[in-house]
Amino acid sequence: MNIQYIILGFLMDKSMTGYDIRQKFALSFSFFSGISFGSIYPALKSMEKEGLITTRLEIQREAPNKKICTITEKGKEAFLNHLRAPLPVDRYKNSFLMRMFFFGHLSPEEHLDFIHKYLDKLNETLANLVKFQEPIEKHADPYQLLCFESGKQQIKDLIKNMQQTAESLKKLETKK
Amino acid sequence: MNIQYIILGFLMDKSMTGYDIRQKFALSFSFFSGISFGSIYPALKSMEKEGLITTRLEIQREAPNKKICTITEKGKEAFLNHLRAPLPVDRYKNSFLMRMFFFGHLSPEEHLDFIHKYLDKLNETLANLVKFQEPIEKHADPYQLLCFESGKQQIKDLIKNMQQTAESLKKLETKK
DNA sequence: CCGGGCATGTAATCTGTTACATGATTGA
DNA sequence: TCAATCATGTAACAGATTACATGCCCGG
Repeated sequence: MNIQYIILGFLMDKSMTGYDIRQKFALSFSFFSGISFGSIYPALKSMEKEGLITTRLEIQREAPNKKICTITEKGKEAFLNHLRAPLPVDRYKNSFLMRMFFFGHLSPEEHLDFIHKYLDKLNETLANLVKFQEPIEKHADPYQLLCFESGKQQIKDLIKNMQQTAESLKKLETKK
Repeated sequence: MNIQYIILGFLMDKSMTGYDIRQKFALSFSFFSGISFGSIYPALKSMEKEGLITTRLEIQREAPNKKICTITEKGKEAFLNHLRAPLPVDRYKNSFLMRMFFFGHLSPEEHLDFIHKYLDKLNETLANLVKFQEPIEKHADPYQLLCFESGKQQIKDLIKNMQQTAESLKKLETKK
């Protein structure tokens, strides 16, 4: 699911500017993927060229002008087609595990330092997610809420997993 | 951790050809990331140019010639430096959750179909992992084994999570 | 005789990032 | 006065993918 279809998905509900889209992205998709203006604006440009969206300029006196993007019938069709396409195979990238694969080259102190820092990061991610609990419960649709709950569970499971891994690491090091 | 450092990590243990590297990658890193010849060979080329590896041609009569890559002192240093660098922030990409975010546009039948197919894929991934249990227990170092166990646990947790999500979805649909 | 494994490599393309450029308003 | 927010956009680069090109050996 590349950013084009996510943008189309957002535009299904209401027309937005590139700026709005980035905000929406940060609020509801930052768990899955990052996105920056450098990819949003070129994407919007090519989508307009392909007739998936239309744009309308709104002149503002006290702020920069806005370019409001609206999805077309062709865009809706493209979005729904994509939504029904088979899911790709996911890779479960985990930067800590990839490091641990090579832990044979580092010292026990470094090992524990790494996993503790990773656990800190995970706890931070969870704390950030929890902050969104209220606004999501109020504004998201049931599927989006379910998405959020499942994502939260994933982080919780990963934290538990990493705590167990930390224990195993400690045992490994003292045994030697 | 881009592919360059993973390759250097492999070469820390023994010299290898690009072909060997792809095999090793498929066996021990396919869980985290994919890789193809189209990225391995150019990477090796640029690594040689930077002096991180040296190559030696081995002529074979009955098979294509091999280009054996060996890590240099400079390469070892670069690898160890990278290994100690701070971990990046992970995104927990999950193609099913990203789809579910837009389930408001699909029918209940389609919802259940998607999650069942995703669960099938996860079970397949787990079954594939389990196949590697024996060879890994025999040949991997303790950290790599821990890596494997943690990855397996991640899939198991995700399966449970998705089963619960499937239940929640069913309840949602019947309530209406 | 055909597919798969062995073995290396290039070219075109995709998808996205970072850094830069512009410029006004608002609040601490 | 300085940073942040609003708002759009370009240019250079990074990192990887897919498809293509080559060619031999082996087993069913």
